[in-house]
Amino acid sequence: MKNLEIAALFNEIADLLEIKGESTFRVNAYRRAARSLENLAEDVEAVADRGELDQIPGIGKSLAEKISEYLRTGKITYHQELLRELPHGITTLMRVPGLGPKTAVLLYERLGITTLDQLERAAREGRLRDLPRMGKKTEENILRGIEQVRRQSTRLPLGAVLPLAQEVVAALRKAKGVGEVSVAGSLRRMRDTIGDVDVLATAKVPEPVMEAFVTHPLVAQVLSRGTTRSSVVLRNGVQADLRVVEPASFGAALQYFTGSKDHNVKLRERAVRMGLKVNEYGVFRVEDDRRVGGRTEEEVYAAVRLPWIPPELREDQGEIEAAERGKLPRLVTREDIRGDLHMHTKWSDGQATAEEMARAARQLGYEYVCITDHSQSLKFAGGVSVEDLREHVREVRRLSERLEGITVLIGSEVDILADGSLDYPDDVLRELDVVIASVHSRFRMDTRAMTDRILRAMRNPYVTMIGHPTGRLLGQRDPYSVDVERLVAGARETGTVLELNAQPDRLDLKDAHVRLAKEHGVQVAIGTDAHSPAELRFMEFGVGTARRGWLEPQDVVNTLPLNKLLSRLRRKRRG
DNA sequence: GCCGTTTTCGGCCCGACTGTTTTCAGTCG
Repeated sequence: MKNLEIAALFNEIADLLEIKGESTFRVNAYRRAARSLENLAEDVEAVADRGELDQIPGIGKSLAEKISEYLRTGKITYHQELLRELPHGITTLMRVPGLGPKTAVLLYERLGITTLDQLERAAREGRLRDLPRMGKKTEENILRGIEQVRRQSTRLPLGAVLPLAQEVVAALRKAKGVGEVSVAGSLRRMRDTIGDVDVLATAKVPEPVMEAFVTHPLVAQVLSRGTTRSSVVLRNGVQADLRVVEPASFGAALQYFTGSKDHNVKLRERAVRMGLKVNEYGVFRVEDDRRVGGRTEEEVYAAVRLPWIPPELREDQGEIEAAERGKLPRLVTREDIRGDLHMHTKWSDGQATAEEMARAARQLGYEYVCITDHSQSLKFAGGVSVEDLREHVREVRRLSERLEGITVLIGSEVDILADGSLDYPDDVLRELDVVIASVHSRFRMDTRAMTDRILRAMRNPYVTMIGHPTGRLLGQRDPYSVDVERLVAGARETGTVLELNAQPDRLDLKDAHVRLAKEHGVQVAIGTDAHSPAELRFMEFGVGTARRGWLEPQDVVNTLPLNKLLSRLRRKRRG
């Protein structure tokens, strides 16, 4: 999959063009194309083979040719020419926050700086303050910025950021004179990783809210502080921004700061065509600057004659067109979920008993759960022997009889062995309600072998679903090399469900693949893979990702009532 | 460089904050 490589190249070309002082529209075209490739569910090579590169949003004739060239030769001539033309390494300067193309050029032309080390030395020696529009403070900011770049503060998993954000939001709600408080940005869109936290609040007098924000105990450093906007760095290194607006502008501001950028650009272009202007304060008629809405998000969308669009869809992936035609999906919600089919207990590597897990699930309002401990090969995770599993089946049946208000099913998370066979014999699998087949070993196979391995597991009639189908661990491990399109096709053929694993560092399948599954009529099971009662709450993250994949209740098997779920699961076994 | 229910040419989102400056350029989101 070369999607990300090409996206990175396009981004670098954009940086180089910016340094050259090229038209910002051209620069933005490259950046938009890069984002488009990053979001693409499919392998760009497959799109190229079909000759449909120019169907990708933001990619026209010229960029399609550059992609083809890269796929053919492994490089883009235009990129190489730009690199030759400009001093080597100058784009790395732009990674320092607050340092853009103009400053990078200035630093190079006046001081010959092209590396972070040179920049650091110059700043320490006080040589930057002699440059135009630069002073002592700029030097300090640049030094701090260099440190930040070196720490490689990349995006963090959703689950690592949301709890902190919720804590900050709770504190702001207590501030004097505050009205509404909401997270915005990628956090509200439930992206799998979060670059920074956006918080929005309303208040007639912003001062007390700003004060509560910049003095919050989770704040490690204050980057800037204004009357309507402040930026801080939280303890975990994530940047957080607070904006305070008038109550009358709340909807417009929430819409604006929720993004995504591409969604907002498209929305505002639409507004312009209608003689309107949309900004964070409201929607205005261009001719007389009269305000026509902005108190709520619904008003903003209504002003451009669209229904309200759920934040998870706002990625410019067809949602505006769907809204236009009245074809927005009725997205699945947490309340639609009737049970959790993936969790571990003390029988393998979990922390609680089956009964404790079941009781916790009942508290969440579930109708059923399924206990799915690891299979025998997974020794380091306490894999369950065949004998023990048979005993567990009996125990869970008794437990389910005994517990009121929830049905407890028994299953297993069975390892898919290297050759695609399963870690229990069929006559054992037959006794289970749910079989999740997962890859936990031999990650470094090539795409074909790995895909064939999983497809073979799918053909087993007792395999209900494939667990965390690509094996990624956000920020720790790349997905194993697998052809998701073939997996989706295989799932469709065999009637196998694909899991959307809700562990916040997995979220696997990811949003784009979830949507791919839906488009091919493959059903998804959202499972928490909980190892403790508290982790059952990860369902929130899974539902968020499902919504980003446009899933409706009927696309998710664990929205089914128990009897329908069981007959759905039996369907594959009957063949 | 992309794109089209105004258009195949001429548009392309919009404002806040910083650090420096005496009115604003650069950067960011």
